[in-house]
Amino acid sequence: MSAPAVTMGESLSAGGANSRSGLHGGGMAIQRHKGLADDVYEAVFNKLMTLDIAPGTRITVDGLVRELEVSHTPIREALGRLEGEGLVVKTHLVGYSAAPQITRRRFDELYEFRLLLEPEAARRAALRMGEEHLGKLRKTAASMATLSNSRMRQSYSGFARLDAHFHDQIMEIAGNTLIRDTLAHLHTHFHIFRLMYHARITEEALSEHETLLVALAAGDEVGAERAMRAHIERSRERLLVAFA
Amino acid sequence: MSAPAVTMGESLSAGGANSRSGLHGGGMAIQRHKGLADDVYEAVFNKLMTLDIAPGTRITVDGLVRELEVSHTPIREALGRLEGEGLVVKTHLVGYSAAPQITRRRFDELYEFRLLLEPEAARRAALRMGEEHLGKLRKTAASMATLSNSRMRQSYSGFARLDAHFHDQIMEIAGNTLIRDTLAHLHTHFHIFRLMYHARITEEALSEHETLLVALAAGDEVGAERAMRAHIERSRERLLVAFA
DNA sequence: GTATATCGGATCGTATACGATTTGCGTCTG
DNA sequence: CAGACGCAAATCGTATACGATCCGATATAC
Repeated sequence: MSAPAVTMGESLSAGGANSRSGLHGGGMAIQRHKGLADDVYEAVFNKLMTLDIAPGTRITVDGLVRELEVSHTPIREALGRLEGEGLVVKTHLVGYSAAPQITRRRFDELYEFRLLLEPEAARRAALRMGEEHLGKLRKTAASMATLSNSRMRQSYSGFARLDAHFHDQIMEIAGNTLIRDTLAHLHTHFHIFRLMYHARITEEALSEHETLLVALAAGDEVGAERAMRAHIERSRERLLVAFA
Repeated sequence: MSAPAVTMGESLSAGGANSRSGLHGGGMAIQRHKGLADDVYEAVFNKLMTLDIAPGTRITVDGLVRELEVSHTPIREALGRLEGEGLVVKTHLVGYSAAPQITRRRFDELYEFRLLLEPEAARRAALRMGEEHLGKLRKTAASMATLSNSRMRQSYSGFARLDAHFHDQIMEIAGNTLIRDTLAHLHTHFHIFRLMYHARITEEALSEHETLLVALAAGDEVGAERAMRAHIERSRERLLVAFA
């Protein structure tokens, strides 16, 4: 399960807006190091993440053929990979469709899972914290703050992305790449849910991140663990209204 | 060979409830062919699990075409899915190859991960334990014992499968399918490693399972958690010699 | 008017053909 | 004798064609 984290990172830096309008247009010949299949993968992945394709919606391969102007093969390959990651499902002789929306039960399980992993990871991160780590972490937090103050409403997607990045950075510092990749993978699924019920998940999250940062900066393992636990529990409560 | 005893390797998708040929009608109602892609997937999956394809080995699509006597398309699709699950890797213009052998670092991370999840899961399983659960669990343990006494040396693969099933059953009882799927997925990767260094992982494991069973049967949450922790830690030590 | 049956469009599944790139081996040259 | 260049085989990437299956609409019968 090493792939998800990589793709996650790429998508983080890629930032939506990849203009796929002209494939062979213009003067810039495409440097095909990745192959079309990867391009298709990213395109569909972004469509999923931005809710351009809603959960449960059918994804016709011919539609993608026309839209992306590539042949069946790379599309099938990309779709197969997405299926392996659980983002799309395939039913024989019917076709692909985006994975269904998360259920209440799965929501509970997800938070149970996170509470088992992330507080402990925050504790370890506090022990291994260094100046560089702290700098990057603060940078991410600052980006979220500015984004929140300005055009938050328009780009909640960007905020959610940064939030994921913030948590991922802490996982990186904690050191266990396996746990980090798993959580990144889980978050990928969860992201879609969050976008649909984003409500007011911002102001409070910002201050909670701040509290966590203070504890991490001080190398306070107990405080970091507690702050992370509180953050996740409150996040859960904030999103729970979606099922009310 | 139609359906492995333990159906691991299924996606840990958000949707879950994957109904691949889920019709269980009384008669022999025509069941829609799963499609060649699924057959290819299973074939390659088994080849990976039985070390018929060693870690790091290149997997040529044309080779599979000749061997399985199907066209490129279903093979590509199956390979794409396996890539999404991290069991194979693809490098552009070079081709597919089985995922590389597990590293020492990853080994450590895996056990760290398990120790975070499984003892807690054992504790919850002890609380929710019922008669039916206990019966199935004992049945699995008994199968392992008889297998061990008889032709263990020949079919360590079968033993490993049962061990995975035993742990999976406990995860099922614990109730969190997300954690359960994640661990099953992890185990899929780990399985390959275990097969290569199976050493003498049997006698001790059996008695540890017995200890765990006693605690679970008694609904002793503290004892179950402790037994699971001890079991995993000792399992780690038994396999650690592979890196000596 | 409703329900059933049949027909047509659309989509998936499969197979084959062609072009692009890498890689390994052989040969030539310094 | 060693290294580099180049050619050929193998393999991947891509595109297109054909058959099987499913979904929806229309027409007809009751």
